[in-house]
Amino acid sequence: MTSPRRELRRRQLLEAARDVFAEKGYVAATVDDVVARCGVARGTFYLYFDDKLDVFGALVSDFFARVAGSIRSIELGADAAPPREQLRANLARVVTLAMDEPGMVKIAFGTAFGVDPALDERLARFYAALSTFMDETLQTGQRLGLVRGGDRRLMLSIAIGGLQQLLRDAVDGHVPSDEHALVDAVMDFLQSGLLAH
Amino acid sequence: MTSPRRELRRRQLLEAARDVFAEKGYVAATVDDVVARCGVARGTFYLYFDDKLDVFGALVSDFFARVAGSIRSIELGADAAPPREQLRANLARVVTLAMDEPGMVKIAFGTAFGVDPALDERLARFYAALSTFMDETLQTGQRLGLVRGGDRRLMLSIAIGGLQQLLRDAVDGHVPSDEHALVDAVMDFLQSGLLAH
DNA sequence: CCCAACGCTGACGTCAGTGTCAGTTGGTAG
DNA sequence: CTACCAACTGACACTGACGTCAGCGTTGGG
Repeated sequence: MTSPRRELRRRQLLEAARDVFAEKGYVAATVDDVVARCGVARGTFYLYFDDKLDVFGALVSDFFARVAGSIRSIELGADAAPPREQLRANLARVVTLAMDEPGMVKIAFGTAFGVDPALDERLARFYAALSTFMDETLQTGQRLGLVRGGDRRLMLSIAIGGLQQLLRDAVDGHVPSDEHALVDAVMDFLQSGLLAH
Repeated sequence: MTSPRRELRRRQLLEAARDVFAEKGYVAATVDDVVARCGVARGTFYLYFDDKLDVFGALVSDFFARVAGSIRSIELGADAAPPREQLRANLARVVTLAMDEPGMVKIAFGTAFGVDPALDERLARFYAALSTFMDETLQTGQRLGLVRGGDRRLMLSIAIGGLQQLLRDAVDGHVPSDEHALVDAVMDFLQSGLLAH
């Protein structure tokens, strides 16, 4: 039974940690930085988390879960929206989430891998689950002639990587970050690739 | 005037460091790990590098330079190979390099960002230079009708990210790592995207 | 009003990893 | 044989981030 008080403090610490990690990266960030930003004493931190890796893992896992949660499976009923619109809506949700949480994009897509073997494993499992789900969707798409032929895992890897990089670049300001433009760019790429015909 | 002796030792240390970083990630890796793998005393390390970040930076910068160096600009002369073949050859070189250096793929594409602000800056400059070069190539391609219209920065971001993720996944074994298949997959994606027409 | 439970504090001891440097080794030239 | 020097060694002193815990306020139910 976590009291509302506890829950609030926990959230404050998570937000402070997110900002510190986004700013200094995992290595340079210290627990002292986090508690300082939170205006709280060192010991308090350890009432809520085991250590630096624990908060980091909580942040990243939570964000990945939110990303995964923003993806709805594509309905094929006669009264459902066209699959392409459902795909676009999924993309739009992910992009919106990312633009709402620029710090988490930096952390989860930029810093999270290679920090700790155990965390890597957890993230790999997330990724595998998401990948399997999308693979099935793609398979259906191929059966219905909506998705071109080819090795689905390779296609997925490229598509997911492309989206990730686009979001990273948008957050870093390397690229304009208008949500609609980003979604369009991805849709166009999925639709036509890069080369003319 | 670096003696061949010195140069050799330096290379040994770099290789040891690469293996350690690939295995344990940046955070968990220690200078002791590196010298142990190299069969050399602690002090020796500091005759060649300032500290852990210095070797890391040397490894990553060198790898990025090799990647950039494996990309040739696309010639348009009447006696040159078709642009698409030149593009494929560039891709093939990058893929070959990546498969020859799986450890460096993990490090450079997985761990390198967010480790240190100064290093991030250096990498960002690399990325920007490469991106600008490719942007010009793409612009020419658009003028010649070989590349479809659209915001080049966005297209590039997606394409580069897609390739990176594919290489990461290939190295991690999430995806078959046959070089030819990987090159084909990317070419198909650039050619046709993901969706059927 | 009381006090028990809860949340919080921050100084403190610990320790893993760091970087140094006085001393050793081994190859080479005179 | 000796003198030299570049390369190497590894014990040592040091650092700073870590996690703890005994004690201090605060809050709210009785």
